[in-house]
Amino acid sequence: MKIKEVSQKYNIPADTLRYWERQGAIPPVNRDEAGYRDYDQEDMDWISFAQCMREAGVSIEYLIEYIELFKGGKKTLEARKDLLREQLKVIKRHLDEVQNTYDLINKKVQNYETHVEGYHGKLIK
Amino acid sequence: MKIKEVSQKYNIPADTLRYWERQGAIPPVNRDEAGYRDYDQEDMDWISFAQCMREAGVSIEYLIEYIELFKGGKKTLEARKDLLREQLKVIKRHLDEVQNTYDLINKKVQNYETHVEGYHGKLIK
DNA sequence: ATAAACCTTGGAGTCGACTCAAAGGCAAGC
DNA sequence: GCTTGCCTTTGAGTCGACTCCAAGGTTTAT
Repeated sequence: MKIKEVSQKYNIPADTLRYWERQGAIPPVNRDEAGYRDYDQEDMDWISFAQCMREAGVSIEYLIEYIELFKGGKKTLEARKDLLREQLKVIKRHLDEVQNTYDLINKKVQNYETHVEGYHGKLIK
Repeated sequence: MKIKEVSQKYNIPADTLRYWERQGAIPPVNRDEAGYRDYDQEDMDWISFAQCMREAGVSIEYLIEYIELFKGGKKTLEARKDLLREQLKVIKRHLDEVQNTYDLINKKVQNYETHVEGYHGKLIK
């Protein structure tokens, strides 16, 4: 699969896919005879992974670190697990914050539904 | 309450509080005789609001828009409600994505717990 | 009354993450 | 065989959101 197809499939700009690879946030992608990137399923799994992580707010730097470990093979298993656990905690915290805001805005919209005037109201009890 | 106290209370750098105000992401804060910012409860409610929204990924631009509307008073009620509803949708989408990633990473950590070798595994089924 | 610790502004600098541009190679259709 | 459209790299530019700095005013403690 060429870069444009992958770009469309995952809705990620081709420039971003190249950028991620250049930075080392995903492993190097195989090339065809012309030197064009030719993504296989594994490459795309890595893209999915990176996309998820990025959407959850994980930095490129962390992804690079994970890939670095992955390159190190079996002996980095523990380190990788630790890294993921660490990120999991960060994501959880973020998740709770977003959930909190969602609930608050939701209430606020309710207020707008039922209240009068230029009511602002408290967001935090 | 002076800026340093507010900064500590909400754990937001004073520079950021000034920045938000300068941009119009929160309404102007009252000043004392010396020209120093003197935050009252309402100011702090706005800071809470901005903090929540920012944590949920809402841009400064949106906050400015909301404040602009708020300045317009009663006649902007509908527009404000619409804006919040719109943001609510965006936050919801983000929330689902983050939740999704959380679950995936969680599974991945489980895999590391039970699996052998340099197993990467699929993240997306 | 002088230093330390606040505060002010305007503007410049930084940082992460893209995003674009230039210069050029390959490939398919007319 | 030439145009169109894709691909390559390197390097520079942009953007949002801070973050810091300089120059200067105020307040508090000694």
